[in-house]
Amino acid sequence: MNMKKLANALIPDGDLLSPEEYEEIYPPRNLPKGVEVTRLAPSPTGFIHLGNLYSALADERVAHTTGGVFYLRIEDTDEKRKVDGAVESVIRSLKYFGIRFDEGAEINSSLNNYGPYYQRQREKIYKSFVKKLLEEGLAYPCFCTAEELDAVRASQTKSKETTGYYGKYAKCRNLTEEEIYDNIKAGKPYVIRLKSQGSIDNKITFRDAIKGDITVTENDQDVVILKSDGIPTYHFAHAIDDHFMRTTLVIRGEEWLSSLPIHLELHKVLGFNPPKYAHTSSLMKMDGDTKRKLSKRKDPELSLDYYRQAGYYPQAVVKYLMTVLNSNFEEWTLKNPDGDYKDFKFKIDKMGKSGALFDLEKLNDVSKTEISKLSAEECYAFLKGWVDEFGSEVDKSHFKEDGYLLKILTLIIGIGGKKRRKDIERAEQGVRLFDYFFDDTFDPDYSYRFDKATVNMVLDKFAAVYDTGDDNSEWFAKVKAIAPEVGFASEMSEYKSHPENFKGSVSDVAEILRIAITGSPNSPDLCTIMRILGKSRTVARLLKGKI
RNA sequence: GGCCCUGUGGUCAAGCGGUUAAGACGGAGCCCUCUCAAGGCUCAAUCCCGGGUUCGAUUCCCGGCAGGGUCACCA
Repeated sequence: MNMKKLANALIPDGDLLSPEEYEEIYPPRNLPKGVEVTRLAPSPTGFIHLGNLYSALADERVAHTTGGVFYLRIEDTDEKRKVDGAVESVIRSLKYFGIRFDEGAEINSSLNNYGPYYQRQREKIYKSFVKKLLEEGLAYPCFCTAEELDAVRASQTKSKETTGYYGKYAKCRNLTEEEIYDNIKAGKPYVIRLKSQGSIDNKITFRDAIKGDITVTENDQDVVILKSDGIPTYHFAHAIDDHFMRTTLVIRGEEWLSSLPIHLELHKVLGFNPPKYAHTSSLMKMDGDTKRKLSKRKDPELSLDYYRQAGYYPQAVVKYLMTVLNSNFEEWTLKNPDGDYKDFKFKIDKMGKSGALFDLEKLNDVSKTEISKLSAEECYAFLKGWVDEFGSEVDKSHFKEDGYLLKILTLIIGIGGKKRRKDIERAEQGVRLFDYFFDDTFDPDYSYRFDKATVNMVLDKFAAVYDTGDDNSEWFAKVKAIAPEVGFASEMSEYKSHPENFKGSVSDVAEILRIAITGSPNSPDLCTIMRILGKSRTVARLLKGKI
């Protein structure tokens, strides 16, 4: 059979460049040893999720801690899954979490020497290599219809054989020259398949950067490399693109592990050195009593918008992910509480081999300690940003009173105290902490633990003596002074040694005041709250709190 | 079902043949204290099971079991 003629018939020459020319156009990047080139290669299906962020973070960290390059490639080979604006959305989402690309699709960079970065625009490159394989007899056209393939698969399943297009099932492998040309002439649609040289009797061991040595059987499937629309499949595009974009380390989900033999064979047949691979275990979630992969449909927490809407501090999400990605990161954080996570030495081989359960409680903890490191101004800006986008009209009106709000915030986050408070976990919950400072959101629950006479007496007496000018100790002295008048102990020690002699203690006096002022038995420093509220509002609330 | 990956407290996990089996989140308690938060201290809780190898296995080997992944002209 004249392969050259066949290759020409299948892939008309047009203006294809030769494989050698592509090697020249995309020369190896001139980088020192140890420097890694990584990439994020999403399909433009719309939104990017937590799993993408997780893997993007690993890619970005590896590239940037080694002084390498992190680029964005768009895998748009599946027309059906394309969504408009998806690429911008990917870039925007990652940027929100502080992750930037050095190169790639829609990235403005002088480094963009390895494009185009959209696979649909790389058709000629792929075809040049498909043609080469055709000429070498390492690929062939297949005219089987979907129905035929389904039927074969059904019978294979029934007889418990391995499914797929291989060996004796690879019908079109043996088509005569005449049959092929007849089919082409008849206008039958066709795909190009790899003529696999592998055998399942051969084992190959390769080293995964995360999982270590993995032994797999060679690929013997005549996989499709070029679809009937002339666009390559993922497998083929991966081999070509990661070779010519000179990726050194491919980090991807472990769901790809099983197609690794295909990729290895493709690289071999194409004459490429395969990149290093790191297969990451995916984020899991507890469903009933079994673990399962986080799912786009069922789990809202997979969407990155979920975190924006809930008002998580973006860096907290990143740091949480870092703790999952590299277990020694947390230890490092403890030693370097104020350190930038980018100074941490990220190691790909420190990544967990098994899928981690996504732990929302831990995220919450990371988030509140992250927020507790912010200055009052930074925290204010963060909360205001959230309110502007997701807050109610009432929230927005509160945020117009900058000075007042900043005072409250200083109290809530505990600036000035020995240690910062960690009350704000995320913006959505944090802004609610301001509610009792504004009359329109003050929603008290007057559940006093004492009788009416006692409560009202405490409230009246304190309203009569309160003065905004009091400092903390003067204020507390006044609270103490009321205690004996209502039969309470003014010293805690007194109360503790003889509780039977008293109806309550100073702390109970404070509780009554606190409920009247804030509407709840718990709050930060009451004295400061009253001062922020001001005398008239304080007194009004004390009197309003009477029952 | 075939093939591949994984298996240390409730969760994330250190560990690489001999350890009182780290640490963090969560839980319980105590201290501090005008309450809460924060902080400090303390406690409870783990090596999937069975065989080997070895003086000795959480660690190495084999076999189970369990969980996950994958078997497309989707990526």
